[in-house]
This record gives sequence, structure tokens and C-alpha cells, in this order.
Amino acid sequence: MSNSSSTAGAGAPLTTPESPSGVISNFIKDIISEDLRTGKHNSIVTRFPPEPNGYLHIGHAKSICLNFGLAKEYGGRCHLRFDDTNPCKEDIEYIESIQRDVRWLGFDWQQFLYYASDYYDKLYEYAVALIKMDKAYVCELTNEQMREYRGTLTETGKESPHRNRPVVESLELFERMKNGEFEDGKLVLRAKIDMNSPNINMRDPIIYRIRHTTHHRTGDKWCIYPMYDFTHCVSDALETITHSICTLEFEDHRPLYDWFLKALQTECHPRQIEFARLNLTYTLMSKRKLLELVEKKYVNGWDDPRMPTISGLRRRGYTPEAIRNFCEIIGVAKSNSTVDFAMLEYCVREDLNKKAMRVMGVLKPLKVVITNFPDGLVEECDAQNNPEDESAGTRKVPFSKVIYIECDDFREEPPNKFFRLAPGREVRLKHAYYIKCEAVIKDENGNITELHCTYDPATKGGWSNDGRKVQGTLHWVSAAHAIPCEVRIYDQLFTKANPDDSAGGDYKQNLNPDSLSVLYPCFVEPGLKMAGLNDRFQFLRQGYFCLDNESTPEKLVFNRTVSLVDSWAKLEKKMQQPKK
RNA sequence: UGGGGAGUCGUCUAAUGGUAGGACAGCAGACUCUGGAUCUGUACGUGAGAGUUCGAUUCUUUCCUCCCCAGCCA
Repeated sequence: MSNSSSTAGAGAPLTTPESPSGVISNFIKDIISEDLRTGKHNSIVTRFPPEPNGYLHIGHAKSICLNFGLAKEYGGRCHLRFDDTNPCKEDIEYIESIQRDVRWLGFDWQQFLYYASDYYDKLYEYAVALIKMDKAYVCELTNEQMREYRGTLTETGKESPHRNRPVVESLELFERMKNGEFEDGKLVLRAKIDMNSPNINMRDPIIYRIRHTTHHRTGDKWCIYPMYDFTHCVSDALETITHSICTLEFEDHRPLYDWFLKALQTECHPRQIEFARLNLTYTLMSKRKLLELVEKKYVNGWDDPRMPTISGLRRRGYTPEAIRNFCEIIGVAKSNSTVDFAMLEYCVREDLNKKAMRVMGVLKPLKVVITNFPDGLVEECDAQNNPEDESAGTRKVPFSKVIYIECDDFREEPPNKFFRLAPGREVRLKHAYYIKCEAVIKDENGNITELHCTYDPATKGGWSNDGRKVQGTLHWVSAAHAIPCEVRIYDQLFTKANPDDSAGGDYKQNLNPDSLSVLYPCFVEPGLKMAGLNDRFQFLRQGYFCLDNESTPEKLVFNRTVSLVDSWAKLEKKMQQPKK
């Protein structure tokens, strides 16, 4: 990897950061490296510009990692700027959540926190300047008329009758707009560009509209609000952004971005670069749809662990490291793409495997009585906390006559390759003893209620000194010491890889009715009493878990972040499938 | 049917005129007190055609497919 980057004497090592192996390049880095090499810029300034009208999701994480990551890698800076120009949809709650999420992801905007609304005065002045240059005018067309005049994709537009009104008239009208003399929608300020442009964005786009709405930051100071296209480029320029990175759908807006800045002759003229937004299988990235899921209670809030939101992933147990690594390995390009959800799961498993403390928890308990184990005796078994990390140490786990094992770990009639417990079969209890199933106890309906097993005292710790081998190792919890708790198992929120793929065109038809399963009582080893909200656990042989924020000391609630790779489940599924 | 983009293993993504590589997913095996992890092996791709060239994913050209744009949203 390092041998290919020996650029033949490119000659500006000062500004060309060493790509440490493992850092993946992309076309944006190529552009930046070139800009630095040629001296176009000495350092870079990027920005992450969310609109505070919803919670951040994993797609935003890609953008955050890109923008902040670029700044970090090239020794520049990245601004956090709220693009708050539409008070009808925005809210202070979102501003707070966005800051929390960006910070949690591990990024720091330092003192560079901005709001487009901070620029309202300047934006107004720039708009006036545009009018004075005869590059903008106040238009009285109604919404409907405006649409007619705009033309279509294949037909050019018509010029507004107000297009050539005198500058002074527009100036006066615009001031009166600002002063609140007109009701919503009555007048707009438009850029005077070209109604015949094949690019619809250039057909005299609206710059300002009237909205008698209280803004979450500026209150009632303004009743006119600038539109995105005007606001964004000006904000970028004011902040001396060097590279304005946005998603593909704004490609068509770039000529407009450049038109404004050229007309206004701003000192700084950032370069807009577009990349493909993230799509993930089995989930949605549309803010509108995520909002609908929240508002119509298909999920339990923005931080529902099934949501692809940062707050949902956090609650689910994902780590910032896992998400950052994910954003790194998926790459950045310009073609629309949909990343396999398995890639995200891979990242969280990889991270948690290194960090998570191993514990034992039984999700679907089956009672086992060790018939030859002394009544009342409690033994302490030594258990490794993390085989991947020696420094994590060991702990003691109590073992006694009555324990719980996993229902799935016993089969009265074991199928081929089932290595777990069955009548007459011997298995190992992790960290404890070999046990052998001697009897299956059932109720009057034939349901298994408990197992009677015997243990071999000579196998303490889980080893046999006679070379005898067992095929399976089970996790378990001592019944007398177990803590009952609730465990929430999550599955995909949607049943289809592309949730938008539905007959009626309604993604909600693809909602997975089994996306949440609540298990109770589950039993976990006693040490888990001390679990904290930031702890991550691997329930041995099951998956990674964390405490849910609804958990209380009286009733522990765990979320399953992700299951372990389960090759038995895979095998079993395959065996069940009819041979073709 | 105007304009703007994009087409590389199943999925992401490299290679910019010189061996099509990596990751995830898949398959097979080794190892293992987690059927985890780890390790090994394996299969799978340049949208199609024509041209330039010793040589094309890369350059030219024709075609095909997909995405975005007709908010007083961003």
C-alpha cells in the first residue's frame, strides 16, 4: 500500500500529508492534495452544515467523518454550521441533538460553531446589492403562476412581468417585505438569471420569501428568510470554506452556487464537490420518513435502537469507533450505492470483540438440576473477562446445584452436527464442569420443564485430565445467584433490502412486525448488577449487549447490539432448506 | 423526449495506457473450554459494440441502463 504512493517528486511534502497505511484515499482527497500541492490553498476549511429539522443518522455520519476527517488529516479545520433558514421545520431540540451526536462521534468543532441565521443581516445586504446590480428583482407572481412561468424539463420558462421593474422599485418593495408589510407568499425576491436555461435552478430562482414565523434563534426579528441556494454559498464564503462538500443532488445547483458568489464578488469562492450519499440495505435514510416513523409511533422515538439515527445506534450499543471505521471502509465516490448492512455489523463486531467484557447470560432459560452436586454448596469458578485482552483479568462466577442453560442448547432428538446437550450426552459448562444429561423432565403437556444431569467433579474448570473430549461448550447461570432481567432483541426494521420497494409505494408496508422481541425473564450472572450505561458486554456465544437507558437497578434491561456470527444457525438453516 | 451525474466481483471500493486488487458477504478447511475470535484456501467483476494501440477499466465514438432536477424545502 505504501509503495504506490511515491509520487514522482511532486515536490510539496509540506502540504501533502503522509497517508498512513490504512487510510483510504478518494477523489476528494485527490482534489485537496492537488489544491495544496499547487498552492491554491495553504490549508483547508470544511464544514458540516445540517439543517436542524431532524436527528442525525448514519448517512450524516458519513458526511461528518468525511468533513471532519479531511480537516484532521490535512491539518485544517471543520465548522459545524446549522443551516437554519426555514423556521417552519426547525427546532432547538434538533440543534441540541445534533451537537450531542457529532461530539459523541468523536469530533470537535472547537470555536467554529455557526448558524446561517447569524448571517441574516449580511445576507440581506448582499441581497440588496444584488438588486442594485440589477441581478435581482421583487416578483409578485403567485405560487401557481410561478410554476407556470418556470416551464418544464423540456420547455423553457417565461420571464416574469416584474422582471424588468426599476431597481428602485425592487429596492423599496424588498425593504417593505422586510418590514412586514406583506403577508406570506405575496412577494418574493428572485435572482435575475435566465428563464431559458436548461438548468431549472437557473430560471430566476427565489432568494427570499416571506414567512411570518418565529425563528428558533432570531425570534421575530425577521419575516423574510433567505433560501438555501443563496444562503449556503454566502455562508461558505463568509466562513472562508475552501471545499464545500455536499451530496449528489446538489450537482445541478453548483452553477447557481458559483453564480451568486461571482455576482457578489466575494473574496472567498469555495469549490463545491459532490459525493454519493450513503444508503444502507434494510433501512431508510430519508429524514421525512424517519420523522414519520417517530411521529406515527412505528418506533419509540428518534433513539429507538432500530433506527439508523446516531442516537438510535448509540442506544443500541454501537460505538463511535465502529461507526467511524464503517465510514472509512465504505469509501467515498460519486456513484449511487447501497452498502450491505452486514458491513456495519462487521464493524461493530470487530470493535466490540476487542473491548467487550465476556459474561454469561441465558436468554431462554431451561432449568438444569445437577443431581450429584451437593445441596447448598456454592463454588466459585474463575472466568476470563476477555480472551482478546489479557489485561481484562478474570472474575469469579458462582456455580451451584441448580442452573439455567439456554433452551436452544438442548435437543431431545439432536439433529446431525448438533454438538450441544442431548439425552445421554456430555458437554462442558464454560468455566465449570462437564455435565451429562441423565433425564428429561416434562409436564403433563409433554413440554420439557427441566433436565437432570450429573457432573464430573474431576473436570473442574472445564478440563478433563483423562483426555476425554466433549463436542460442545455451553454458557449457564447459577439459578440461586442469577439476576432476572429483560433483554430486547432487534431485527431489521424492514423486511426488504430496499424498504421503498412496495406495491402501493408505501414503505411502511415493509415494516418488519418482528423487529423487536422482548425477552423476560432472562438470567444473567450476578456481576452484572454493577453494569453501567457505557459498558459493553459479550454474552458468551450470543452477541454483544449493553444496558438500555430505560434500565433501572430494580429491573435491568439489556439491548442486543448485534449477535455473534452464528455458524450453527447458518448450518441448521441450510439443512432445513429443501435440496434442489 | 431538456439539463446534470453515474456504470468495475452478490455489495462497497481501488487500479487513469502495462498482472483487474482490497474489504464485506459466500463457500471449503484448520484451530479453538465461545459453533465467537483467529488462520488458510476458494469462487465471483470492467454495461454493449466499434475504433486508436504492441497493449484499453483507463483514450475516441455509438448505443444501453440507472440516478437527480419542474418547493416560496434543504
